[in-house]
Amino acid sequence: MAKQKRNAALTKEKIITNAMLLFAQNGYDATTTDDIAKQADVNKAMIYYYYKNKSTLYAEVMSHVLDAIYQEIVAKEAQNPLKDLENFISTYASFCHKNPALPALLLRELSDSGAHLPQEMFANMRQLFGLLSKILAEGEEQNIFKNVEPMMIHFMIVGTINLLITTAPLRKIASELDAELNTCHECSIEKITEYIYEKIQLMLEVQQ
Amino acid sequence: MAKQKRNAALTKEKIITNAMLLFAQNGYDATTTDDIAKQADVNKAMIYYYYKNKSTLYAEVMSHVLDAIYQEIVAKEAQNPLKDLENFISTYASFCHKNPALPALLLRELSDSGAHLPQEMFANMRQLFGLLSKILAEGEEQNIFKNVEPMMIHFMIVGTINLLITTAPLRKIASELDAELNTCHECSIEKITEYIYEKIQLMLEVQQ
Amino acid sequence: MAKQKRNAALTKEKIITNAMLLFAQNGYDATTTDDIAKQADVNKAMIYYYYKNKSTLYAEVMSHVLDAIYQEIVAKEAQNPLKDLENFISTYASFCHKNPALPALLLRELSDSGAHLPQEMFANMRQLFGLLSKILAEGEEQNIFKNVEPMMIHFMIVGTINLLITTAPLRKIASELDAELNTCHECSIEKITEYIYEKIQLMLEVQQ
Amino acid sequence: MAKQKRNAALTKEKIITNAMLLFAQNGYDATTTDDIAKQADVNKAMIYYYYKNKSTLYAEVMSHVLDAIYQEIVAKEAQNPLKDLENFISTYASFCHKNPALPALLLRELSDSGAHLPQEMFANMRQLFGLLSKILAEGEEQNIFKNVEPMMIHFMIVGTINLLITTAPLRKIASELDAELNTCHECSIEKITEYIYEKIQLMLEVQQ
DNA sequence: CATGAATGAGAGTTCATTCAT
DNA sequence: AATGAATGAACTCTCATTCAT
Repeated sequence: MAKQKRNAALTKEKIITNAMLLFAQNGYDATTTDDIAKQADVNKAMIYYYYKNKSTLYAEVMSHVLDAIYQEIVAKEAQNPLKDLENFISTYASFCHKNPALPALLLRELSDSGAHLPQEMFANMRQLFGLLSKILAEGEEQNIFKNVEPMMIHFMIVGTINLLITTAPLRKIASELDAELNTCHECSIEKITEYIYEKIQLMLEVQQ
Repeated sequence: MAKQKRNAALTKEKIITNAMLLFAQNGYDATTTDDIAKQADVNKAMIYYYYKNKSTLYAEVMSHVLDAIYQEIVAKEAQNPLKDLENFISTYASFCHKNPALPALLLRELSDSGAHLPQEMFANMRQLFGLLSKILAEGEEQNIFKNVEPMMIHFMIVGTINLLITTAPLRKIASELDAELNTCHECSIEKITEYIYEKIQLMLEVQQ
Repeated sequence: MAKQKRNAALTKEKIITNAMLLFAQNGYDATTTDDIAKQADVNKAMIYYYYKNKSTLYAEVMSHVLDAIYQEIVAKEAQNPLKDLENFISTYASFCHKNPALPALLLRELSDSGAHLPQEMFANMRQLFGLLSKILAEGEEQNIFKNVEPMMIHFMIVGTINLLITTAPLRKIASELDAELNTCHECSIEKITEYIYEKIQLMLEVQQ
Repeated sequence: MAKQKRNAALTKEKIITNAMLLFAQNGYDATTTDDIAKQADVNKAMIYYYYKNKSTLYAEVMSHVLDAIYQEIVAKEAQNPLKDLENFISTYASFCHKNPALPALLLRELSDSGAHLPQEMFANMRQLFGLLSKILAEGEEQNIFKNVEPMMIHFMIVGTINLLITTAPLRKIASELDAELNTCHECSIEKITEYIYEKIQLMLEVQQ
């Protein structure tokens, strides 16, 4: 089947999809526009036809993903703080599991103090945090959660999930090097989700 | 006072110190050897006189810092799991607070699945995790800690601390943009340490 | 006439032609990619667009020329050892005379024991020697040539021609410095060819 | 035994000896002053203490060797053209065999039209050629040699010897690759000398 | 829309050479 | 005489970006 020609929507999407993949795998700097073009099977100049430049493309990639995860979590909201908390954790975890590129990108972005963090992406992050904040605040009002510091709880959840996903290969190697070391390298995403949810409940002193 | 000349130790140290600073601020790729030379007020060729190449320099920078933190924690060990846990958390936190470059570097390193992680640095990381693992294992044996999954606990501690430090400027901005949002931007390092320690205790079901 | 733009074939050729010139004049190391770009009136990056790197370019240059000479000799083959020998000598000599860059490159390449000799070029050299070998073997079988040591005959022919061509300017100067010295600096290529052919016949004890 | 210190003569000699070795092995450009210093086990700055710069050192190396060979040939002169010719060939060949660095250097030097050929070295070369010229001229006068073109005879002798020596490793490989190919890779230096002498006699129509 | 060719500004690294001790 | 440290200019190669078709 001959390669389809002159299909704007398709080309644009191929670029963004493959850009996400590569940015996540290799980071912003180590991903070249040549790489993206090759991976997307698209002419390099097309990237500049559809996106102003590399950093704009990057910003769109990120925004795209962060918004998707936000929508997914919101869609399942139930107006019950505990259930919403569980939903937040499990949806976030499973999304990251399905898109292992995301955690790497987020960590990378957060790790340079937002020096290059695009406005739009920053807004998406705040939106996600705002969501958890709201859930926690409601739970506190209803006396279900105690002593809540939302930012820290947020990082305990998303930071831990992100790190577990990005470090998966490293943890495997570490276990092979030292059998004594329990790096949770065989933990399934379900187990991780469950464990975190349980621990967060303990932290927030939820009565069973 | 005239600039001192021909002082090997000083030159070497200026290179490593300033390299650490820039790597942390801008990441590995975005830090050029020219930047390092300029920042260290040293001839660029000197970097190659003392260090094989850029990535070797990077590895030395990282190893240097990770080992320092490990030593500091070990020095204060007390053979009491609970105290050792507290010591681990507070020493790690205060070290990162004093060296705000470290968390950024660690997150960055972990965020690319160790693609460029130098052997030596990986060993340093395992060493640090091994330390916490040991503390947790002892606490479990003595029935002080319950239901321990060391890797996750490790990430909950260091991941959270790292993120809180690297995101400090971002959280400040976020708070300014939306006063409703509690981003813990005024939390002191002591408060952070205390909160985490308390929450980890709850998670591990330590009896007060 | 305005400078023509965007002509791939032309650009590629300008690079290879000028590279050959400079490599021959100054050797591999002393020829910089900047030199080549400037000489070829081409952007330096184009060299890397068309050729993987400097040494690949070098290999292509050499292979290119060696193959050309081989083809030229083969084209005139006559299945008569003596005529083929004469053809070998005269074609080689006139080719070198037309491409004075070649002998310098060959001598240079042979002078470092093939340390950097690219595979492809080595193959081209063997091919050329194989051709002479075959001619000599046939002549020996037919009892036209006596006491043949092909490698030495080969070097007596091509070595002498190469040296005469590369040293032309030096021999001129030497003659000017010392009129007594007969450096053959006025010898034409025809004379050289003829003299060598005659001497090689004597060496091989060809009956007139 | 501790390394001897402050011995000017020794240091100077170590530099020149090892420089010759490396220049021959890797050529002028590919030999760094660092390499020379390391190989000679001498501080790099010493090279500049004793020799103005790299190219001066190179010139001295070459001159040194060329003069040695000239002296050796002259010492054995017999005032008999045929014997002197044999002596020229065999002394040159055995000298090159003992100093395999020399042919590489000579070929390299001759291959760039003397672009970088130092005056002194050029004089040494002329001296050597002058010697053979004289022998041939005498032989011609005495009607022992016929139809002499000294420059060509010179190149047939030294060119062939030089090439045979520098290409020794290549010829071995070529033979391994293609057993049919007779590259004279097992020819001893004596055989080479004898063969060349015999062929040159034939060329000059010497009566047995 | 799409493409291959072209560009210019650097990046990392090397190296001959010199300086201070 | 000898040394380690320092320098500056170059060199190879890369890459985001643009142009001509």
